[in-house]
Amino acid sequence: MSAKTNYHHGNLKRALMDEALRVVGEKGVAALSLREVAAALGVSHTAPYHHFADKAALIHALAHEGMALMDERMAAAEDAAGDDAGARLLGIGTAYVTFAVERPDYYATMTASEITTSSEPPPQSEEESGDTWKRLLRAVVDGQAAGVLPDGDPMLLGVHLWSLVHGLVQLWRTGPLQYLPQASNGLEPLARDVLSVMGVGKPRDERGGQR
Amino acid sequence: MSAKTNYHHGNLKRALMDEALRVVGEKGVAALSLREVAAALGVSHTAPYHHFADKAALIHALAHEGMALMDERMAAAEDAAGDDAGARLLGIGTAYVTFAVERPDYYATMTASEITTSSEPPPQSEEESGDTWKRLLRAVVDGQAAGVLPDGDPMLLGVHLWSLVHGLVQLWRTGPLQYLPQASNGLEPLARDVLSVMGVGKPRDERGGQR
DNA sequence: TGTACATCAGTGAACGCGCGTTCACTGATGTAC
DNA sequence: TGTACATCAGTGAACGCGCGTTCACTGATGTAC
Repeated sequence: MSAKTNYHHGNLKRALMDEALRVVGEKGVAALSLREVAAALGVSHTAPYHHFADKAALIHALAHEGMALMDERMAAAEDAAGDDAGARLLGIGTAYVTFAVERPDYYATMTASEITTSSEPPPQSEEESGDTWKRLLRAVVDGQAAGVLPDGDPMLLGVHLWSLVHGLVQLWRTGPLQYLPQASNGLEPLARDVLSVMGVGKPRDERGGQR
Repeated sequence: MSAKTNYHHGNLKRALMDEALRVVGEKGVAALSLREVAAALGVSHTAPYHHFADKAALIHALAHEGMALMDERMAAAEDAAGDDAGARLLGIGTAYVTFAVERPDYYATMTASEITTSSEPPPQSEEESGDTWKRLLRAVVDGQAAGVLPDGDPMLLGVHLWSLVHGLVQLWRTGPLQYLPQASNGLEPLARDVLSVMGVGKPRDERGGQR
């Protein structure tokens, strides 16, 4: 009880994560400093060490949380698409893109290479993104069965789609895409167009034809 | 003459860039320090300022050089592919991926977001990547004319392909892709497979059919 | 061919900075009896 | 209901670090005459 008292903050862990997200969203992961976060919360700069082993642990926690949130978004998009396998694929891909754009703070922690000094396991590790990967693969297989995706190794198709949305976001964030006229409405419509121009989500007979 | 004398180094600018590449390749852009580079060259830590306005200028120079090198690779790949529009597309995409894998040092400087403290123009700016983008668009249009690519806005197809290779590289470097069995031969074959599973480079009648 | 001089490319001391982390500590809280 | 005590979650001083950048300087080089 009594989350009021100042000495025992009561919810410092959550507060640290929120403040860290704010800083990351504003200045990037590289500019994140534990001292700054602690100061912003009016707490001594050693207090965070009672909740996170070190700075990397804090970033890891955020990345983990972000992955979970993104996966939720994808699940919701799939539900909304219902039985239409093509719409489900489009929904998953768009959910990725949308999450990255709406929550650049979380996204930055998930893709941060700054954490790994040399070549240590990155935050978006195999197991953390495992659920999302499985979800995508399932949608790919369904899509193939429904004929809205070409035949071939589902894994390769999955990698194709995952790389595509990942790259889209990256290029969007670092600038070059924003200058295209096709980008005037933001990334999400562009992502839909880019996905469907290659036939993603279109029935077999509408895909790739000259007309 | 006389690049021997030690006082006037003779080629310090080049040496700084090379040493910076070495450091970046080993520890990443974030870990690059002018002082370290200078020290490794046995030169005072203020000497670099006679050749680069500041640290960012050095990184920019490397990114610029890297872009040019990559574009050369793509040009070579196109030449090698000759008249086959599908092979040219595949060649360009693979050249991107291969360059990123073979020269992670350059690639890191080109995609470095660490430079921009908040949201300043990134190194891989519009004009710098302009030649490459034009090259890709040309190949896309040719590919459509030859029927090895679906119809539709060439820009959208271009964005699709660019995002794809960019994302592939990113996912490869940060790990998740490496665990796939399809990745056992390295990134280049995977890239070829991933590109062609969506029908890139295949004639219209072989694309997307159930068999 | 020699000389005066401008320019170029180094030097080294110094400034000021914020960072992550450790440490011994103490006040607040919760729990067992 | 009270009390003793373990544990939890803070504090603040201190360590040690490397960094980018500025500054006044000087030795080496190249050039005009």
